[in-house]
Amino acid sequence: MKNPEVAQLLYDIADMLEMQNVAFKPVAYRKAARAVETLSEDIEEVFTKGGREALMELPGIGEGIAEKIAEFLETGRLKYYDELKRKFPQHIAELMNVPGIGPKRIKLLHDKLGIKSVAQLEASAKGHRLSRLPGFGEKLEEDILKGIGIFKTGQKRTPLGYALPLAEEIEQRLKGLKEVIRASIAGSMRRRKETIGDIDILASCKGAAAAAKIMGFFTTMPDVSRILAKGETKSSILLKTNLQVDLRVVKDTSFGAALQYFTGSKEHNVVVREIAIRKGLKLNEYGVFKKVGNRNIASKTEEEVYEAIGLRYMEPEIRENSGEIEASARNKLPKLVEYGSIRGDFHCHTVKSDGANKLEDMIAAAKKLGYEYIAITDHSKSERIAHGLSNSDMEKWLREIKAATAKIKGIRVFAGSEVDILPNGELDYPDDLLKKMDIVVGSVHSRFKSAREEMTKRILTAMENRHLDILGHPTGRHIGKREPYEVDLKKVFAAAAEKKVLLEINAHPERSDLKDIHARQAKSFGCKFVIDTDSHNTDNLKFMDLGVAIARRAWLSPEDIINTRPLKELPKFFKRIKL
DNA sequence: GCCGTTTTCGGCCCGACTGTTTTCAGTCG
Repeated sequence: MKNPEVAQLLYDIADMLEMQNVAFKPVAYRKAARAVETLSEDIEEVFTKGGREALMELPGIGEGIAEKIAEFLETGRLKYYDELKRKFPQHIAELMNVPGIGPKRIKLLHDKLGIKSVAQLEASAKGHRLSRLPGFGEKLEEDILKGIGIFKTGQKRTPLGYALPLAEEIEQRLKGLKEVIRASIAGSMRRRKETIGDIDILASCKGAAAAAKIMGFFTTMPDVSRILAKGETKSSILLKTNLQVDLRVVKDTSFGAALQYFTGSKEHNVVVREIAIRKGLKLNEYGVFKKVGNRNIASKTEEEVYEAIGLRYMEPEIRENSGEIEASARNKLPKLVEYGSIRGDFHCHTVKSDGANKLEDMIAAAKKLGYEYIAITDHSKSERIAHGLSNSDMEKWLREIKAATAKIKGIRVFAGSEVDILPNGELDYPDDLLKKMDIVVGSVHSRFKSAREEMTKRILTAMENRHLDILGHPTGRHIGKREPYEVDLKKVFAAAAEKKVLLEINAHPERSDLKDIHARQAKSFGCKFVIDTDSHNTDNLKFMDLGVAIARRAWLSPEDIINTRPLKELPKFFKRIKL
């Protein structure tokens, strides 16, 4: 999968062109970079199959960029890029990641001081050599040092699940102020992206005095470590956890337009605004305006803003300019699976393997969530670290679960296992034991660095086993810790659809696996899904809605997801579940 | 460099904040 590499190449070119003051091309290269970045297919495969023409089918990629991508894919190099690179710092991408530094300043720093890396930038700033440059001053020098600090510590994006509760708490605090009329999380968090760079919050109020009070409250909350900016309509703070929070305050009459604007995505908004322009309208964070006379015709709610432009309301999770605007214009938007509509969890651990809570605690917690069913799926024997159960121990455990839960009212407990898919593709328990399980989740937990063909074959072989119900966390990634393993997902999806193996959307914040674009692709193969939390304690069960968020970003409907179904329908999807 | 309900040329999303300026450039989202 060379998509990230190609995208980075195009981003780098955009930055270098911008440094040369080239007009418009940087925008074009960035647009193309984003198209490659968000592409669900492998760019190399697209090119191998359809050549340059297929590349040009992608939005924002025309003849010029298609040719450059082709050259890179064919030769592993790009002459145009190498030539640009000779003129500029070696580590532009790195320098670009320092807040407060952009292409123009990088160029100036390079030309005047020969700065090529963050380390050199830091040395120059500490030696007070920056403040003497034109357009620079002492304050800017200080800010750059602070930016370098942020660059060093806050490089990683935060998994959504960890930042969301914090953001919701700040949202609630703001709603508690008497000056605040409406408040909402916006930005990538509202779109429920799997990781977020910062938290955006929007609030509305009456007048400048109220706005000033809100800003005052926001910038002096006890968990603020630093104020990055403070104005009448926008303030930014850094929390002690090193997470940045931006607050915008608008008049309540323009709350809808502002929410639409600040929710993004940027790509979505650009296209929506272009449509507005074509209709003789202008859209900004204050509303939809008639070009002639500049009259505001919609701004109170997002619904009326979209309507004024001739579009139907789109849920935030799908606002990525990946087909939703066309679907909206044609009234072909999907019905997305709803938060809180999940009726059970098929993947949980207890103290029997590596969980923290006992069987009865997990069941009680599931019941409290209003679930109709829960599957207990402790690890199989090869998972030594996780205290996987031997054949006989598992057999005994299945009997114990069944005995202990036979009389439980209000929730049905399934006895199963998360069974390792061994390197040769066999499952970690013999068939006569698997046969006794209500649910078998098959997962890869070893040899993550296998070659793509090997891993693909391993998973396809496992899916041949008729006892396998669910393919657990299908790409094996661990956000911030482990990259996904190499696997031909198209083959996996095709086989899953054919064998009726359910694909897991693992809701754990560090997994999010399948991720949105893959789940969407899998649906096009006719696959069905379950959303699981992979809970290792009772608290983890609450991650379920993070999985629902992934499903929504993947355009999945309730019927695509088996655990939206009531208990009585489950035998249709699981061979060994009897009611 | 891309693209087309303004269609093969001539446009290209838009506003806030900061610092360094004295009217604006750079960055950010």
